Amino acid sequence: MVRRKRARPTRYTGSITIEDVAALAGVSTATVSRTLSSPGLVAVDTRERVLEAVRSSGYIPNVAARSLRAARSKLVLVVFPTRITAFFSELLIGIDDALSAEGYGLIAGSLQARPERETQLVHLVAAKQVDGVILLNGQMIGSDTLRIDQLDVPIVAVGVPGESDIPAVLIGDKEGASAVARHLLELGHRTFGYVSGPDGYVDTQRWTGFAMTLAEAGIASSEISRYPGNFTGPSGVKAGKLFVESGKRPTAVFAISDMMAIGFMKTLRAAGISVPGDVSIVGFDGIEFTGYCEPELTTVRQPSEQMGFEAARLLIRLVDRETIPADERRKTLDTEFVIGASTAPPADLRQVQSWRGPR
Amino acid sequence: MVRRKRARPTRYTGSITIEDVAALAGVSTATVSRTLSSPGLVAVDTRERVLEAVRSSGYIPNVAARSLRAARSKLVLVVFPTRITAFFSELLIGIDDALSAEGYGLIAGSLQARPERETQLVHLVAAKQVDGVILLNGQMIGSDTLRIDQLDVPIVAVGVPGESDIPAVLIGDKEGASAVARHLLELGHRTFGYVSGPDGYVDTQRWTGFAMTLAEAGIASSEISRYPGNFTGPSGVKAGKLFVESGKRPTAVFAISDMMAIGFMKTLRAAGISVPGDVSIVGFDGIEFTGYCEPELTTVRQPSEQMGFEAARLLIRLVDRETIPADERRKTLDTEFVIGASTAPPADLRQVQSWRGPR
DNA sequence: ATGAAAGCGCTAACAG
DNA sequence: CTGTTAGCGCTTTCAT
Repeated sequence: MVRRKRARPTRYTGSITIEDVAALAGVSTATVSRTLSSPGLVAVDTRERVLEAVRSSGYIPNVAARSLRAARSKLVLVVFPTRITAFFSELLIGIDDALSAEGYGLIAGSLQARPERETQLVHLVAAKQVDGVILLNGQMIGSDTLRIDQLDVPIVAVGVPGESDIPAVLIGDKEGASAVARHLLELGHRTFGYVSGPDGYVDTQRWTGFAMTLAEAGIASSEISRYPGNFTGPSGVKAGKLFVESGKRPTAVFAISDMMAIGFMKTLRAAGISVPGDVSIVGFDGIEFTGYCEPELTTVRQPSEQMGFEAARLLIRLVDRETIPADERRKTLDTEFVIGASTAPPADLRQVQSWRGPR
Repeated sequence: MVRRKRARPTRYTGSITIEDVAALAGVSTATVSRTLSSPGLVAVDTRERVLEAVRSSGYIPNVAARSLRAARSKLVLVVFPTRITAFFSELLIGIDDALSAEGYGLIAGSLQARPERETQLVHLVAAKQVDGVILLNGQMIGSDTLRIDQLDVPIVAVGVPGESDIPAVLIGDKEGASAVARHLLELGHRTFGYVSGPDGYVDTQRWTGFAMTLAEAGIASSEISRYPGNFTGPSGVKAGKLFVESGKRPTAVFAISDMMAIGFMKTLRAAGISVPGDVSIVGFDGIEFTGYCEPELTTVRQPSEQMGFEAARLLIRLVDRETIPADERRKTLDTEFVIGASTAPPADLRQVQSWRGPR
């Protein structure tokens, strides 16, 4: 195997380099490079000789060298919010699918571990280690001195539009929440509860869709009982305790995440409140568990895998410096309303119907 | 800003380079490099001048150049098995925590998307794009021509020891399963069912622990009813149907994943079989949802986040070419037996106790 | 169609 | 303690 001549060797890495292949094929490194990237520019017989040399030597181009030279890493940073939930795992699958199809890899940046991680991630981008960034939940990151969106790197937000006007893949939060309200109204409910998320886009949108539709039916927003939450199961449990302890007892409750709905439901049932007998409950997300809890949860399903896929596709186009028409820079996907067994007409109305006991 | 002199410019990337900083501080690039990597070798006043220049210019070292030069990427590949479950999300958090603390990033390689993805991932490693690999579930990868463990790159397996004698972080599968058997025996059960995983290490270990402990109590393995599964919820549902349709009705069933246990339980209850009244069910993993299902599932908790953390720590030591004592190359963590409400004495025994009806 | 050579940005010998 | 300089492996002019 040919070794590079060098006065003072620095380090011997042992890998097969383009130079080895060139020597093996009896051509210059430039020709090898061309054969690999633009085969059209190389004479057929030369090309075959080179390809054979590549095969027989087991040559694989060094990515660092390529990145350095091309100023492109073929790597995308995916920023996860603080809690990685089942929902994000599904997003990840869609992202990975789209990315790997185009030869991109993905660096996962969880915000879970430590606060300074955020700065670390921004540095990854600043250091040109990645060609683009996907912000799950539109989670904007940066330090006081450097925000990721000031970094001249393509960014796509998923689920939440992010700040400024970052390209994004969204879902119809408002419409989804509106469908929840309609469903509950149709069942005959007149008193409502709402388990919120932390302040922010998602909560605002879902609240708006829910409250507006109820308002149209003559139910004032001020009459809706609100319970604070943060999307997690434990926060749903806490909200459920609030419900149980409070005197006010709406007959229908909308929790803006499935995990909260599940925690809420669990708590009510533990307190002897029947779901959906006494209270109907609706969630949001459509995670797998909704089908396994008791009763199966009525929910709004987000097309999570597709969201991830679309986001990654959009990002790749951005990285390729494609000009994206304004209407494609923000894509909104539809949700699907899934009726489970956690919703039913309120008790007073149900009396008139034939009663089907448990089972 | 200083620009590199060059005869025929190739491409202008626009970033601030070490040369810019050197010029700004009035030193050589070597000094800047030293200041950043081994500050001790630089005089205090020079160091401060350089640091100031770094700060004012907003310089961030280019990772590709550094990787090329150092033949190190500070990146680790994490290979996910086909299905990314809640359990793996937790592992990921632990891994990311350990990795980011040492300045490593992680590339996520899901095997979900497409079959050829596997080859792609192996190439990532062969191309020196990562310094090490973590194989979740010990999932070995490679093509027919090239397996990842032939690639002279540090590898750590998690959850499953993998082939050959790859360093690994494991849990006491056998002991955990044995604890399940003991618990059920203590409750007085004498007939048992087992929802298996696909053939492989995990299934073998858990089966061995379960069956051996039962054997010690005089119950032959051949008497245990077996239902095939693949760790997922739907496969648990399928197993449940088998149970319902079959004439044989063990009073206690051990499913080797929580998702299967949950699906199994769901199906039994839907068929009018009470859990734990008629049948006791135990799962394995300890995912969050076990606390929310109805009834709460008795299970064996794996310290998932810690497993990820330990695996990453071990890998880093390997990457650093540290010599690892043989007994540390394979670390086994303890599981925790969590008693929920899905297990109770069998019906015939329970009659003698005071009966506490539903609520 | 092919080769020579510059140089991406950085670090590590080596010399001073 | 600091500067000079040779390359890490690759792609891309430019010249032939």
